[in-house]
Amino acid sequence: MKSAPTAQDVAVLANVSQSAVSRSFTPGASVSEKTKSKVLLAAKKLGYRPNAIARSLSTNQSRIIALVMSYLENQFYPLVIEHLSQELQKEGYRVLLFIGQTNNFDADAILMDILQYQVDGIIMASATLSPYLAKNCAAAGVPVVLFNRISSMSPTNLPSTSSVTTDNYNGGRMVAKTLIERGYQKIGFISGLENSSTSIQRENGLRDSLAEFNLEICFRSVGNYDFNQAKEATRELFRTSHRPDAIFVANDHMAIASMDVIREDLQLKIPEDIGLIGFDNIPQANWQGYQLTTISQDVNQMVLATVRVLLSQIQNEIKPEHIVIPCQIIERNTLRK
Amino acid sequence: MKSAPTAQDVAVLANVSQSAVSRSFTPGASVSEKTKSKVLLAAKKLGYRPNAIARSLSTNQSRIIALVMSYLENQFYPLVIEHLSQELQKEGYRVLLFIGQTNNFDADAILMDILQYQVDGIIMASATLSPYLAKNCAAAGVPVVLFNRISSMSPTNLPSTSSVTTDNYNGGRMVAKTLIERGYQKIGFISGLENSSTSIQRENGLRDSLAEFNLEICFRSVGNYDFNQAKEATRELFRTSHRPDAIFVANDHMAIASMDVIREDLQLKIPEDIGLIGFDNIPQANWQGYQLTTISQDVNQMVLATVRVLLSQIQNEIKPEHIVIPCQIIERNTLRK
DNA sequence: CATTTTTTTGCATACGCATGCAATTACGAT
DNA sequence: ATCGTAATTGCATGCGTATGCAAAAAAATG
Repeated sequence: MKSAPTAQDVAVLANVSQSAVSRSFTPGASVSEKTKSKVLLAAKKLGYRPNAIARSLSTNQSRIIALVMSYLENQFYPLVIEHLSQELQKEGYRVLLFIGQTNNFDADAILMDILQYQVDGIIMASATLSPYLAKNCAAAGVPVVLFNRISSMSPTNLPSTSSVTTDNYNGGRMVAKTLIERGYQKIGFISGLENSSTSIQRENGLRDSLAEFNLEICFRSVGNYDFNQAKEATRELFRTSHRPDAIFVANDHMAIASMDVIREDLQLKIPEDIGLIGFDNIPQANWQGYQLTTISQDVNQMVLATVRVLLSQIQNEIKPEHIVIPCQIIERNTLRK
Repeated sequence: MKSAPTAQDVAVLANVSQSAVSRSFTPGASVSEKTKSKVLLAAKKLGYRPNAIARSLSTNQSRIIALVMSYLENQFYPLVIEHLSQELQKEGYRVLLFIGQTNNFDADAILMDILQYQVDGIIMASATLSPYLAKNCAAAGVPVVLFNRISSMSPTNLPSTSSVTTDNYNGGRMVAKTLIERGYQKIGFISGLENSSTSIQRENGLRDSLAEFNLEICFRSVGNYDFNQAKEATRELFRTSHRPDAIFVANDHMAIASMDVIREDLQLKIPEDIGLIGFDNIPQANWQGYQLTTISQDVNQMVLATVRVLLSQIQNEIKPEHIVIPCQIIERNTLRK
């Protein structure tokens, strides 16, 4: 195991300076075609590839983006990872992945770790950014984009961290509108994590829109975006004497858990006995076993926006942006027509 | 945006040398408690954290592991990512994630990129290692572990790349044994990627075991581990005049696609009209809508073994290991009793 | 207290590449 | 052929940390 060849080794073989080698591997640098080809030839002979670590140290740019996530069991996230990773790769960035332990883990510890790696940017698709961390990142000049969550801190919507979100509030309104159209009256809601902006906004949209029809959320329980907790939350919803005639579940992952409970434990028919609607439009919502009516999040657009915002923050020192992507209802078979 | 404080800055503030600072952050280094606490205090004041990039350059160890994957739509992989990531984090390693475009993408290009980042090791959970790349990694002294695939090259099982796999062959045999026990006779197989070791071994196990009962695989089509292709493969299996009475689908992800087609398009009952068995035991196999009988892969054990093998290769220069993890059948409702 | 042994410290340098600057070369115009 | 400008090249240095080595300090020993 001899160590990898360095630019110096190539320089010697090609009979040029180390600078020439470096420039030959730097797009747009000042090198003649002649020396460049000499260098490239020598490099190929030695199997030389620039050392990205050394380059990072020198340029102060790692071309690494940190991606913070958790709970990949919800299929929405793997989709995000896949898209984000590919888009970032296209732009010449690599993804350093951090998975949190639980749905609401201590991001601070992880973030401090991340910063040591001199990442060029951070995408947080899980957990939010504590004020402390936000300061830290800002101080280090590392831009952060929140993916489908917003920083909860500033009530006045002060210049906080950038974010890309689905229009969760309007999604919630769509749900309300659709449920009412279909004649549902006794509407239940199963929330995600109580302090997550997604769950809160979806619920607010639902509540506000219902209110305009003089309706309200009659039943409510907490699923914390977790499959098993969602099952329990569903049972809880049916333990009262009154029953909902439709349930809005804060995401598809939980909605599927709900469906399992409703059909199996409760022996009720969907949509005949009870209507159900989710949020996300994960692939499984389209499986024949479920055919879940839901609000779709446009992962593709969200990812593109995220990458665009992040890169622009990296390049220029721009003020935070807040992108909101529209969503739409996907009709399947869990609401009566 | 002033740049981050360096060890030098801390040294000045603490009135010690830069070496002292470095040593204060290196476990087991020679520093007195007194200076160490002085340094740590100063570091806290300045918000100093060691620069991992610089450290990597100096130590020639990045503490980064590359993880190569693709097609996260198969829920098995997100599970693997989650477990691997957490285990590696425990060991003080970070995960650099590379996602390939398709199920059978060009790993070589990606690998060359990876090597530039001086990763300490590589886990390939998708695509195999071309001989060319294997040489390259070996030359660079970067250990590679194949996750649930084996290098197809050496017929004599020469010292190739390390691997951790499920006992796919025996899994295939279990399937055969179970199907025969239940009285199935006309057995079909839907393969994954034709050149993947997993699919091949599972099929071999099935075939060999059937042969011992004077049976053979009567029907066969190719699903390439893809959801939609699996659907088509299923239809293909039923286009002949003879029909299988049971199908072994090379993984759960495809098996679920099969179930959708069988029930919806073909209007057949499972398991009454046809038996079905998958492989992996992904969470969805346990959803009420499917209740898929399958062979479980022990993700946890596989991940632990992978990390163990990889770390041992990183530390010592050990010869390749080939770990095979046993699997077991998980009975649900897609085979008749 | 002198001397040996051990621990701690700082100095100097290396890691591999990028880049400002000055020197050199190539090229075009007169 | 001569000069001026532009393109190319090499030199030298910096990025932030780790570490071998020798000097210094502290501890242990007689």
